[in-house]
Amino acid sequence: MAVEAPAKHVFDFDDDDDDDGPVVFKRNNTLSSKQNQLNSEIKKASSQRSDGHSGSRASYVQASNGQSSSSQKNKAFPSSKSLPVRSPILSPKASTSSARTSPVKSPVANFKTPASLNDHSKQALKQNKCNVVNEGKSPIKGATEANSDDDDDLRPLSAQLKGISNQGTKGASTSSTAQSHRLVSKTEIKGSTKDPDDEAPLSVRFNMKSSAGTSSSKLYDSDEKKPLASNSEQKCSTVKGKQEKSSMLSGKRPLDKGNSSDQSSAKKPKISDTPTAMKSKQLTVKAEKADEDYDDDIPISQRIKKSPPTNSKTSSMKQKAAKVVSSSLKKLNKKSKKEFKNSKYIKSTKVSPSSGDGQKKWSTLVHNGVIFPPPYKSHGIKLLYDGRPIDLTPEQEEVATMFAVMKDTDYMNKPQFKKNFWEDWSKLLGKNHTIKDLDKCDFTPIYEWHLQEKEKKKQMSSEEKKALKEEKLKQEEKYMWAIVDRVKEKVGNFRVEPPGLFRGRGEHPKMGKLKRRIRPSDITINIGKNAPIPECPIPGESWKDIKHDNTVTWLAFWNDPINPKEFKYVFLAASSSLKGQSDKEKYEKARMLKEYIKNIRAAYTKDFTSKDVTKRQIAVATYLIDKLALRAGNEKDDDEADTVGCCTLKVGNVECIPPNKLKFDFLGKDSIQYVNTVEVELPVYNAIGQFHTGKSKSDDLFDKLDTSKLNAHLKELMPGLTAKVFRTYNASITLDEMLNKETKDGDVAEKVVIYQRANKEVAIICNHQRSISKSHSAQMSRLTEKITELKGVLKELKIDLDRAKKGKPPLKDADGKQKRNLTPEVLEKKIAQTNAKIEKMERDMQTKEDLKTVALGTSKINYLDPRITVAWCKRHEVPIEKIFNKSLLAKFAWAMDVDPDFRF
DNA sequence: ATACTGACTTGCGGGCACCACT
DNA sequence: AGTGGTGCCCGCAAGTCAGTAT
Repeated sequence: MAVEAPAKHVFDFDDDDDDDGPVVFKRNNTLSSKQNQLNSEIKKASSQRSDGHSGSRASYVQASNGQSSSSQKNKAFPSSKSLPVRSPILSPKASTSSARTSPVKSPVANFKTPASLNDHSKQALKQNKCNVVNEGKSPIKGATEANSDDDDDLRPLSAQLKGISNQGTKGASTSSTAQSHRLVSKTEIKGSTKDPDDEAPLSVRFNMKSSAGTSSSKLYDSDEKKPLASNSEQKCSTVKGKQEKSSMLSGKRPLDKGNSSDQSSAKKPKISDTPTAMKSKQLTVKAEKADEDYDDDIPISQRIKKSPPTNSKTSSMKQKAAKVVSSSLKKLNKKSKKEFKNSKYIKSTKVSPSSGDGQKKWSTLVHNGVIFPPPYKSHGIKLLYDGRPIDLTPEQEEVATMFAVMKDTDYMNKPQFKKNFWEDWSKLLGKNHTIKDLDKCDFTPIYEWHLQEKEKKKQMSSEEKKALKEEKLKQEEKYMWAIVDRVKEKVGNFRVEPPGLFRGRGEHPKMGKLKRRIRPSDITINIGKNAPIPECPIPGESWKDIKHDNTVTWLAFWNDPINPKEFKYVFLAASSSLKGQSDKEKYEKARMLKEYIKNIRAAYTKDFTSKDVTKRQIAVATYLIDKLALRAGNEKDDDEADTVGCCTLKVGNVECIPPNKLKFDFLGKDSIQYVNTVEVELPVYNAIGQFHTGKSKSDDLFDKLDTSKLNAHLKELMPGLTAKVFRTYNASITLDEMLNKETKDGDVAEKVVIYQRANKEVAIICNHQRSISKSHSAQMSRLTEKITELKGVLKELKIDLDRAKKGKPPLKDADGKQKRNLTPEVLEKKIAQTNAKIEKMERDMQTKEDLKTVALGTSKINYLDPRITVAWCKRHEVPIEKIFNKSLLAKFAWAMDVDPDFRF
């Protein structure tokens, strides 16, 4: 709606801009150049060496280009790609969709893009556009559409999107095709290629390759690579099983840039997919074109170069891989499919978002803003004050209800929670209100009403639930997508947070405070200059501000009502190329650390005994971060929970246990307790003792240190190095080494267990905990019961066996009935089966117990380089879907075409 | 040099859909 | 069909770290 009008205006320009059509290509290329430089420097160092040939680099390239790079490496291994294919996920559909467009189109598209640059070019662009459009669309729609496309562009984003999405869902053929197109190049190729390879055993394929890739790892000493923690671990007597050990952090972006340059190809896919979606995008995009043009500093030629895959073979290979992935994705919901596609594009496309700093993150950005929670509906249930029902205004009732609903939570036992709630609620009630004392309030009627509502919801028929869900989806759909550099990307959190009572973790001083409702006038929107400004969804209100800042990735933000100095951002989803790019950069930085780690460790070891206290503290802190995977530990305000990280450790958090052990006990992020006793080098032990002297328990252990000093020091050791990189490094290197050491021949299930074991190891290193589920003990006792029962059975069977051997009939069963006469052979078999059953149950119980407080997900999502997992899956013929769920597959789309030889 | 601001990543828990089992 | 268990997705809190202002 609102959008439309503006859009049209824009359009006028746009027409000129037409470049958009081709648009797709533009982005990446450009970006990559500058940003990449920075990163690339770093990367070079790291990746080249380590990887040597194939490994790291290849991966980059691939990612950036999407298609090309990976293929090279993989060539040998066509199989890699195939893996995904094999997986059940793959659907027949995949093949169809992909086939058409992509390969052909893409090249064309690329060329066009460059045009975008200036006004002059515009006309040219237009022409190009047409071409592009035709190509893309033609398969589906037809020449005519070219015109229509423009029109579409004018349409509000939502409308455009709808079209897109619908396609996906409904017009099965069309939509799917469109989507597939994006992926296209890869996919299509697949069709052709895949057959032979797929059929061959993966192992065979892989073997061939393997020789080349791995070099990097070889170079280093195994020890160096390993996280200290792992080394130390053995030594360390861990006090508690749960938490312990080592460390690492993740780094951010800057690395890949160089790679990014490749991307051009990526855009192609966009085009292809675009046919439907693109239209809309184009429209909007066009508007923005102007912007883009400026941006596109990079010479077209460069772009082009990058994009096209060189070797047919390689490219095909890669493509296969891509296909595989995509196919698996396809299985997922259509929606998800879209995402994936997008992500793929992204890979290829991505510009180089960059690395941070004031770098440009996008050229064109179109979205629909955010959606607000529905207004409060009064229920009219009265709370009791001193036993008497009390009338409340809807505003007062709303907040009372927030409190009432939390009746059965632990917050109700926290005085701070009640105090903060009362402060805010009593303000709403006003000075002269009847209610003067929270303790005299009985919220039970409201709580019961709430339970009833919950029950009603539960009792709804599945049709009703489905209808509700669809209704919600309908309302939200337009907000779910953004168009970034002409690629449709999923938005992460497009729903504005509803009002509620603040639930801090741990002993948060602000728990229970009212988190007020956010209105449009609180929200700043960030959007492309020429994109239509999202309509404000609440009539009569308007956005706080509109920005056009392409150096940041947020689409909108508002100030946190609990802490107005802080912000709540709306970002793209994890599956977006923007996020994927920075994710990749994070892992590349961690891999770079691999090259430096030996020297870094040597340096800090030397400084354990430095005369300079600051140096000594930096050395010891770095050691702890490296060895124990501690977080950096920023300073915190008084109005936050009292938690610490490395730099903020208090004297009381670290106890010296002679001769050389340290016992750590503190509350870390999210108020999760970290308890670990570790044996350390004597100089470290002595240094800690020194840091203790003359201080009280609540004093800072590292009084000369804070995170900025520490990170400044780390940067001198390696470009871009910060404390969190150690976490990423140690997590990923641990996974890589464990997988490679422990994986043996066996079936898929056994290999998955190996993976989980490695995953668990990492989770323990990172101290990723979860609360014990409420039903845990019940589940355990149930298992115990079953085992006991089975043991009883076993005993009986043994007796029967004895008797059978002597020719006697079996004993009567518990009910006094006569059992069947069985031969000793049969009985022995039964005994073996029962034993196996018992063993399995005991194993399950053990794992359950072991994992009851360990959260595996966090490391998988944030710390483990997905390429390690993907490559391992390829090497060992484990379907990637056994390890990554749908959203991880989407998030890690950029890693799917990694060479099977890849080693972290 | 320090404090503050801003942007982005990491992390846990809750609720829900789905799945296997009875 | 009902039910418990499990994994997934989402919400949003809580970190990290760079850049800027003081």
